[in-house]
Amino acid sequence: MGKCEQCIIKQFNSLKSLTKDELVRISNCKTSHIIKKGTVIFEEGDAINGVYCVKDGICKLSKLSENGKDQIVKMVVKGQLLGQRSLISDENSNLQATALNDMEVCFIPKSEIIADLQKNPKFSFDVLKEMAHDLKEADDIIVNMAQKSVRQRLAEALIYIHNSFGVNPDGTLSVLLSREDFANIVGTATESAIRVLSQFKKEGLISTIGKQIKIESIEGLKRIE
Amino acid sequence: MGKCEQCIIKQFNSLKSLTKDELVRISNCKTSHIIKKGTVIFEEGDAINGVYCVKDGICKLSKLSENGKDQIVKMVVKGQLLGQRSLISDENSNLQATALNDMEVCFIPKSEIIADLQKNPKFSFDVLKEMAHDLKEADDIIVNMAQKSVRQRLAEALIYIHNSFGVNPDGTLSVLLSREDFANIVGTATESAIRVLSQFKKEGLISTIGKQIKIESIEGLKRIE
DNA sequence: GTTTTAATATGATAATTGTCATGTTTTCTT
DNA sequence: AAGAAAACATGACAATTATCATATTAAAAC
Repeated sequence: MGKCEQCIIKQFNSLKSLTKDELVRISNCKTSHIIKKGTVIFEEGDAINGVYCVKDGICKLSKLSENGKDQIVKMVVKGQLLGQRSLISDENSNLQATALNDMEVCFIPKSEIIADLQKNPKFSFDVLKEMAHDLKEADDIIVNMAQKSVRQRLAEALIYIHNSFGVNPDGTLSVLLSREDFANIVGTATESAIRVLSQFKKEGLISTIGKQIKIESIEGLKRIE
Repeated sequence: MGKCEQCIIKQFNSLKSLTKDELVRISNCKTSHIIKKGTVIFEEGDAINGVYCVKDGICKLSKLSENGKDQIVKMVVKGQLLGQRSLISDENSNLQATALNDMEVCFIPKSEIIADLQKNPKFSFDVLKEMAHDLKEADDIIVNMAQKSVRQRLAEALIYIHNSFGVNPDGTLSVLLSREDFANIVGTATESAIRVLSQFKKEGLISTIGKQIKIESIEGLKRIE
């Protein structure tokens, strides 16, 4: 099994602020996992006894409602940590995590991480920075939900996914999402998301290859009002 | 001017985790301010060079859109800190803060707080907990915006304000908000908020004394679907 | 390779919410 | 106290979005 000290992934998250000794200790108690696409990593209400460091793949954090919809609140990709918030508040999860493709993760038990958070100020300040960033993004989503149309929100979601998660060699978005996922990101009905994507296609703003989406004009999407 | 060491307000926020020495140092460089109702404390884009500790009063954190609406993202009351997020991310504010009634605040310069954050792990862990809580609340708002009707959201907002900020002796909500503020919390048009409040009144769920609102049936509001 | 199932697509219609107009009440100003 | 301004209220209508029905296509199972 790989060692945390040598793992390149940690460069991308707050684990980089741990000392070598701390990393060795964590390395000894972490467990590696392969998670298949579609697997629910944890559900709303679950007690999460640690954090996941995502080495590969991507997952969605969402919340289910009674009527069967689930709103996607955030996507967590390679390099990021999963489960930080619940860990820190010492509460059960308020969200569900589901793998969007095959993932490779390391699970670090709560006890180890909490000890470091309370002793290593550089580490906790780093986690704090990540959380502050997440909070800003969440605030922006709230404002968008309140002030923008489905059309605008979907255009912005496409740009966000394009910029944050990148594209395949053929230019299609590297994160493959169902139309339902798009609807759940934007906070609309699946049919509405499909309809708007069809419009974008007609207008030449995007093109599709199967369910893959390729952005043809970022500028065009940005101009949508 | 009052001294931080003796200030009771700090019991309610993360400043309680500072040592006596740290508090004395902060006390020497803080400044006290009286802020009149309606005053904009800081605007979107402003660099905030510190945090405000709210000793009395309440303010709203909101974001303006081009069309003149501003979505309220959070309300900050007596005992809480204001401006933490921007301070930590070292970015200009993404939100505007406006006093909802007369306020009394202490301003603590950035340099002092940052030093403590990086040296006192107990303090930074405490700030982390507050931020984790804020993030959870933000996630919940996103989900509500996506999955619930204006009617439901307004009912929940009333319950939230009732439970979090309390009531006057006559039972009316202690935080006096305009109908426009309610609309901006819920993320709807002012007229829609007014209409729904009128319905609630007809249904006997609330009563009004001028613009003051009194909840007559929390259970009734909770039952709204 | 065919059947079955799930995902995508689109039309028709209903429900929700926003916008504009206008009137009333309250609050502020002088 | 009178006038002006702001906030509140409500009706009429328009725009947006959701829901239901029903194809069509793609993926999965056998």
